[in-house]
Amino acid sequence: METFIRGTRKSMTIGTLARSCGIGVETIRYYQRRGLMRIPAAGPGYRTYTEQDAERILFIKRGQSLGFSLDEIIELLALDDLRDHGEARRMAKTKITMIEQRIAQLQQMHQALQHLLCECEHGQERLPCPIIRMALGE
Amino acid sequence: METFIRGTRKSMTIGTLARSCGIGVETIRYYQRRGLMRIPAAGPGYRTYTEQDAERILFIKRGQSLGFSLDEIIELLALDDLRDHGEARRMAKTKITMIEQRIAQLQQMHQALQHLLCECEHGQERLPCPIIRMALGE
DNA sequence: GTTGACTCCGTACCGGAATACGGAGATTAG
DNA sequence: CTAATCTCCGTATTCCGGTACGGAGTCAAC
Repeated sequence: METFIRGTRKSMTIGTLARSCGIGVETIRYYQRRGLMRIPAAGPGYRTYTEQDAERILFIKRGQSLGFSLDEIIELLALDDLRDHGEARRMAKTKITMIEQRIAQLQQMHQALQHLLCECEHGQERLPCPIIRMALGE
Repeated sequence: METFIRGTRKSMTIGTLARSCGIGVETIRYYQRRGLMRIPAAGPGYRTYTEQDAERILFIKRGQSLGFSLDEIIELLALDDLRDHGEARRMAKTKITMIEQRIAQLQQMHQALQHLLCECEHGQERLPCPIIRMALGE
């Protein structure tokens, strides 16, 4: 079993790349199909990948962790070529607004559930459960 | 066009039921396939639905708005029969915890994005954009 | 009594992000 | 050398909550 240590300049096969990034081989192929990653030129044996490919995967992962979809990450990568800060900022702002809306929505759900739970805990066992009865509105 | 007013005892067809609840006919059929709603006995003509069916749909909608999945709503409906308040409370608590975790996660994403945006706005146009360069970690 | 809207039923498809499967060929470990 | 592992490639499937489609039958309005 070969051990690929990050920072070396050696090239690697898809499996090693996948392991070094903590994702599956199939996921890399999927990113290639989606156009997020290059497909190395086919030579005689297996295709070889470099540190750049690993960096690209980390880019994708961080983008995802910031809430960007794969399509949005494709856009960000395109903006990279254009050095278009303005557009990138606009995308970030849009995403921030969406996150804020989602948080507000979740907080409403949270409050409603807390309320039902509290009602249920102080109610009588014989009565219909308020959590279950939430639908009746009475 | 018949008008179905809520609270009347009259039975209705699936389209009327759908409209009175603000969902699509296909959605009702989908709920039936998923076992969330009964399928009325087939008579000579069209199947007929009652106010109970409308209530069931509202139950489902409210459950969803509280963050329960359709599978969880099926569970809640089963608990209804058993009058199992304890289990319902447990489900509500689990859901509350999940919502709290999701909110915390979103808040992290929010903060990270705000930070990047701020960095980008105070940086120079010529440098690589921090939002785009987030992956490089340097 | 016809026309237009509706219902019934099965099946297929949507998006998003993968994951699984299968068979043939390449490579490596022992 | 041989067996185990890996790669390549295409296609299919997963989960979730629906939505769409098509053809035949039914009902209601005018």
